[in-house]
Amino acid sequence: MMQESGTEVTSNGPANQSGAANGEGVPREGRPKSATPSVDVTAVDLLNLQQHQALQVARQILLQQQQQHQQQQSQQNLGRKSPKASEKQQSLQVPVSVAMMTPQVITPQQMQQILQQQVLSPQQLQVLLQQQQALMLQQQLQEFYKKQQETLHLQLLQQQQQHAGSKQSKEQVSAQQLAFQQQLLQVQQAQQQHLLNLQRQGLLTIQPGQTSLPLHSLTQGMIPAELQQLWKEVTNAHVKEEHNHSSNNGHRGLDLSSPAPPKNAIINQHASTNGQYMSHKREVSTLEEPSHNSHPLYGHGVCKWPGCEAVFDDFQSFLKHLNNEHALDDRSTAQCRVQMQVVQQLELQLAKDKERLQAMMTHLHVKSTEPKATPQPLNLVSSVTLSKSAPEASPPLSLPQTPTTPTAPLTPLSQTHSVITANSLHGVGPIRRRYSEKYNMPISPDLSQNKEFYMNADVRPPFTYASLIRQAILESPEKQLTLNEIYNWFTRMFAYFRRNAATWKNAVRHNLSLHKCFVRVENVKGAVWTVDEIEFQKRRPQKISGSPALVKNIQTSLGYGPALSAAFQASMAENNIPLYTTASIGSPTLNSLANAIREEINGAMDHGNSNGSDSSPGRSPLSAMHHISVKEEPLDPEDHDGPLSLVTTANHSPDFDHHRDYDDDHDDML
DNA sequence: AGTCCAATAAACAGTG
DNA sequence: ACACTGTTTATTGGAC
Repeated sequence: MMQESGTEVTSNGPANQSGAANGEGVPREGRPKSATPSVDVTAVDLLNLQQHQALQVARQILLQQQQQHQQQQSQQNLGRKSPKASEKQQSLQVPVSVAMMTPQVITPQQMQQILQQQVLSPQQLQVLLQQQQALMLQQQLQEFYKKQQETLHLQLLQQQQQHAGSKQSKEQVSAQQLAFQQQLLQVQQAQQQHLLNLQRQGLLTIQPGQTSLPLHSLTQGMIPAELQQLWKEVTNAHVKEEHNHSSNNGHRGLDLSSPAPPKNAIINQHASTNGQYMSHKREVSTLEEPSHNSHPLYGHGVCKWPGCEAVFDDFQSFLKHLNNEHALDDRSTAQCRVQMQVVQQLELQLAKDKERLQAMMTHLHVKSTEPKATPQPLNLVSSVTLSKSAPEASPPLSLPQTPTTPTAPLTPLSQTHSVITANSLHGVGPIRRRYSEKYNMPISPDLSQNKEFYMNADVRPPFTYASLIRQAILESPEKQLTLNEIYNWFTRMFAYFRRNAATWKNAVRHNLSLHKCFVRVENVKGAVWTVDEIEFQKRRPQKISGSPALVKNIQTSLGYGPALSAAFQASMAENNIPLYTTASIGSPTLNSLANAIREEINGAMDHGNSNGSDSSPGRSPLSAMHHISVKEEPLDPEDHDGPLSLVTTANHSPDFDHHRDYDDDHDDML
C-alpha cells in the first residue's frame, strides 16, 4: 500500500521491481567480483601512504631549499663554496627525484572507482578522504612555503647586495634551514592533527607493539625513519656548511624563540612518554635519571636524538657521542625548539582530548552514582568495570541511540550489548562483508557515528539487509514500519540506497520474507513489519571462540601490556565482547589498554578452558546482551492481530538471559 | 572441500 | 494493465 509516505524520495524511480529488479539501467553494484586487489588498502597502508606523501612533500621543499640555496650561492659566492658542499647537495637530489614522485592525490575518477568497487570499508574510505584532505593541506603548505621562499630569496638578494659579506649570507641560510624545519614541523603538525582526528574517530589504529602510550605512537607515526632521515639531511647539510650565529634572528615567520618554552617538567613528562626526548645536553645532565646505562635519548643501542639514530655498542660511547654531536649549538638549539613546539602541540591536543574525555565521562555518568570521572584515561577502565555491574540500567535495546547524535559517543551504561562497533576493526583484518549481521550486533553505534558518512557517501553500508531492516523498524516510534517506510528509511539514511535503487528493494522484500525475525502484521492501514527480537538473536554468530591460538594471543597481548594485538581486538569483537572501540573513544591504544584490563577483570583468561558455561565468547559480564522477556510460547505471527503485541518488550530478566543465550546457541550449533 | 550465510536475480501470486 | 507487495527458488561468492 502506498501510504502517505509515498511522497518520499523515489529517485529510484518506479522501478519495475517485480521480476525485473535490475531494469532501468541501474548499474549493478554487486560485490567486487573481480575487484582489483591492489586497491585493497588497509588503514595502516593508508597511513603509510600518507606519511610517504608527506615525506615527498617535505623532500620537495627540501629540494627547493637546496636548489635555491645552491643558486644563491653560485650567484653570490662563486668561489667560496666548497666542492664538498656541492656534492652534498647533488647527492641530496639524487634520491629525491621529485619529478618521479608525483603527489598521489587520488583523482575523483579513482575515488569514484574505489567507492563503486567497495573494496574499502566506510572507515577506510573516511581515512582515505581525510588523508586526501591532508594531502591538499600539505600541498597548500608547500605552495605557501614556496611563496615564503621567494620573498625570502628576494630579501636575501637585497641584503646581499648591500652586504656582500659571507656572514650575512650564512645567517640567511641558517634562517632558511630553520624555516624549513619550521615548515616541516607544520607539515608534521598538520599530519599530527589529522592523525589525532582519525584516532579520535576510531578510524585509525596505531600498530601496537612498539609503544606504550598513544602519544608515543603518534610521535612515532609523525617521525618515521624516513622523516628522520630527511631531518638528518637537513641538519647535516646545515651543519656542514655553516654553523655559528644565533639562528634566532632572521628566520622569518618562525619565531621559535617567542613561544614560552614548556617547563622542563613538561618536557620530561612527554619525553618519558613519546621517547622523543629533546633537550639540551645541559638539561639532560641535570634532569635525567642518573641510572646507569639508561638515558632517555638512548634506547636499543641507538641514539634517539631526532634524526640521529647513531648506533652504539655501549652506553659510554653513546654518551660521548651525545656530548660531541649533540652539544649545545645552533643546530641542537633549533632542534630543541622544534621539538618544543611538537611537544606543545601534543600538549595542546592532549588538553583538548582530556577536556573532551571529561565531558564525555561527565555525560555518561551523570545518572550514575559514580563520582565524576577524572580526565585520567585509565579511568575508562574503572568506568567500564563499574558499568558492567549495573546492567539493569541498560534500556531494552540499542535503539535509543538514534543516529541523530552522530558525535555523541556511545553511552556505555545504556548499551551493554551494543558497544561493539566492529568498524574500528574493519581495517584490521580482511574486509568482511556485513559484519553487523554476523555477530547479531546492533548497528546503531556504527550508524550513529557514521551517519553523516553514509548519508552522503555513495558507499554501501557494511551491514546486512536484515540488520538494516531491523534498525529501521526499531528506530521507528512504533517499532513497526510498512515496506515503503522501510524503503524510505534506506534511502534517507544511505546515499548508496538512493542511487542504487532497484536491486536492494527486492533484497529488502526478500529478507523480510525470508527471515523469521521479521514479522508481518496486518494493520488497519495495511501490513507493517516488526522485528521479532528473539528470532533475530537466535540467528547466531559463527563460533570463533576456543581457538587455542586465540587464547595464546590474548595472553601474550596481556603479557606485553598495553600493546594489545589487533588479533586480540578482533577476537574481542568477534567474541561479542563489548569493548570501547576506537570509534567510540579516542585513543586506540588506551582502549586497548582498557580492554586488556577489563578483559582481565572479566576473567577472560580462562577463555579457552573455563567451565563450559562461561567459556562462551560473549559471556562478558558487561555484555549481558539485552534481555527480552520471552514468552514461553514461540511467537506465531499468525496469531497476532496487532503489531504491538509482537514488539519485544525487552524486560530485563537476568536470570533468563544469562545462560540461556549461550546454551541456546550451543544447542543450535550442535 | 564442504558448509553456512548473505546477496542477488528472478519467477510468481495476490491485491488495490 | 499496472504497480506494489510478498513468497519462493536458484545461483553465486565469501567466510569459516
